[in-house]
Amino acid sequence: MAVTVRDVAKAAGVSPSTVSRVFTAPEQVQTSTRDKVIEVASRLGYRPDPTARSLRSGRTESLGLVIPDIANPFFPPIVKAMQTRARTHGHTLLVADCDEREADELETIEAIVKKVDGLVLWASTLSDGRLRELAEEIPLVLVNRHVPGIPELHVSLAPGVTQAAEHLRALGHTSCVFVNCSRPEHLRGKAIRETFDAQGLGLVELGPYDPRFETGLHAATLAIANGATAILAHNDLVAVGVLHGLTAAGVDVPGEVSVIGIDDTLLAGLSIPALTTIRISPQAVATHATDLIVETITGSATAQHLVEVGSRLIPRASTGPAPHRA
Amino acid sequence: MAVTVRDVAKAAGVSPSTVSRVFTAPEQVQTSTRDKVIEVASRLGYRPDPTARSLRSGRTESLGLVIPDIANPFFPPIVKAMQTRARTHGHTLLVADCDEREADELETIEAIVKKVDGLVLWASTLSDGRLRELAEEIPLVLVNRHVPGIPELHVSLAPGVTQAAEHLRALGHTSCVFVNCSRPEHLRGKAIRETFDAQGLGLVELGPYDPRFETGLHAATLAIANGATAILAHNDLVAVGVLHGLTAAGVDVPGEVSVIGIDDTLLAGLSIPALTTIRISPQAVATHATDLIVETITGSATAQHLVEVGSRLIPRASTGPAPHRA
DNA sequence: ATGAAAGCGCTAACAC
DNA sequence: GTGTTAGCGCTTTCAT
Repeated sequence: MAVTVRDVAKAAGVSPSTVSRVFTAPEQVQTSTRDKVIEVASRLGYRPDPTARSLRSGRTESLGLVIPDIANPFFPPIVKAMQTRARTHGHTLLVADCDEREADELETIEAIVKKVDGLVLWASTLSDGRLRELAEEIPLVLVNRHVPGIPELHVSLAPGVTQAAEHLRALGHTSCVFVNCSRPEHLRGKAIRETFDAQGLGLVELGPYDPRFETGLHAATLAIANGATAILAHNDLVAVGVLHGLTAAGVDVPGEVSVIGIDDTLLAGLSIPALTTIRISPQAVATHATDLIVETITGSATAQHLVEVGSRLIPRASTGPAPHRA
Repeated sequence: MAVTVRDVAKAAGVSPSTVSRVFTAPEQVQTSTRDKVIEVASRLGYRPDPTARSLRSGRTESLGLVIPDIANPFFPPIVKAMQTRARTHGHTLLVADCDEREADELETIEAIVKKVDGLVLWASTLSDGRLRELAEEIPLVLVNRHVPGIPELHVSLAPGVTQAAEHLRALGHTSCVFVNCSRPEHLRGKAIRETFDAQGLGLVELGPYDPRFETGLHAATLAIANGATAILAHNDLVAVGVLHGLTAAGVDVPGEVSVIGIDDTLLAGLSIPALTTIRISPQAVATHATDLIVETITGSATAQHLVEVGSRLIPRASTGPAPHRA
């Protein structure tokens, strides 16, 4: 098969351990020896075998990321940035999509848990108990899920929602609707209502629905009937649905109704009118999630237990002054 | 650490090899023995260690997929479908994004080549020579890249483009433009022009440009100046750019100009008007690519060397009858 | 700073 | 059908 440490050792006139050290702890090897080994290794085309290395060392140099749906345009930029970040730590990123189905999540995790040094679980649907068991088996980071004792990255919509409320209030809106597509237990609706309340803005919550385009279509009708002048949608996809629904009903955006999305996916910049939305930085999420799982693996002393990533409003063309009352 | 074959063997009163066989070749083990081993294994919580298994067997049970850009909405559905398909073969899919940068591709491949049993390279930018070298080292499947001797999946736009040409001809169009964003050596423009020629339709090629939204904006202006009544764009993103460009110029779609995209990404169904586009089935691509690499790995006799996946036109609202000549 | 020896957990020959 | 033996390629004590 391939070239091994022994081949290199023999050809360089040193022991296998020295060759190994050259690749794992070069500072422990005398410069002259090191140079020779490196020269011979590259001449022979030696590449360390990660499998053998893992078996011996117990480390895989891989990180696992489990997400609900890679086809949701919110995730690809995060995956991309995490892959880059993982590589700066010398790790490979293993992405697993559990397809939004809870039953699949455990199976999906099972399929990669033995192949990675740590796991990042995005909005896991597993029970607290299962997660605690898992955390005992392998370093774990939870994103948007809280289980006491397990390191957590919290992606907070609060700053963006506050800015959205300020934005709408400044534009004179008073009657707002939130199209909710989260699980009720997430209390997203409650949190958002409270933020709007704090700005002196009323907010009617619709849903929960599924986070689909058609949901937006439907919600637009309801919102109109409700007399709302501003609509905050669960995400950009739903917001685009709202945009379509309003347009179909002959309602002008932003002349009569303003619309705000969440996530700032590529959809937001491409809709007509371009969508005002709440942006979550994929780089920030990726960097923090990656660093947190690496610190958890190494047991680094500087490891925070809870890291927060914020959000902010990206004003575009779908929001404008509230119409004068009839 | 964890439970090993030996622990199970001891507890079940059999040898380690028997335990191993229960998990790799159960039919070679007597039913009664097998049941007992399974019972003991599950009681002890035994999970085979894939690392050790790989080291010994030489197989990783993983497949690698290298793509140019996971943030391009064309890829996520394919990644998702390939992951599912790989799992039915008992494999894990390892996705690597090389970020469209040629220099990174080799590095990206390097990072995973030793961790997988086979590699699927999407539109590789590597030289023929490098690819041949790589194919010597590991089973390889090329998508949309031809190197004699290396198994290949060809995603053919021809059927969809033919249907597009028929569609436009039936609608009375005679003056068409293709916004090209492929590398010149791909000859995509030439192939498409020939297809349109065969339908008796002229086609002016613009570009090559970068496949960006702004390209569409720009191309719209050029196409109008050109007197074109139909525009075929490199992909949906560019087509949406064209849509915006035309709208901004006060040109009605499809009243004055018809627009066709390529890929049928989620953008196509969400634009206004909804985009007529050429669809490439992610499932078909994923299934064939996965099966082809698996057959290449196993050296299966039924292995085809060249597999084709077609495409078809999805008519939506962005195409209509050509306007009457002024 | 370097080498010798042991063994990570598993599977594959080979024996019986 | 099952056990014995050996060793995949590497890292890591421990010794020198």
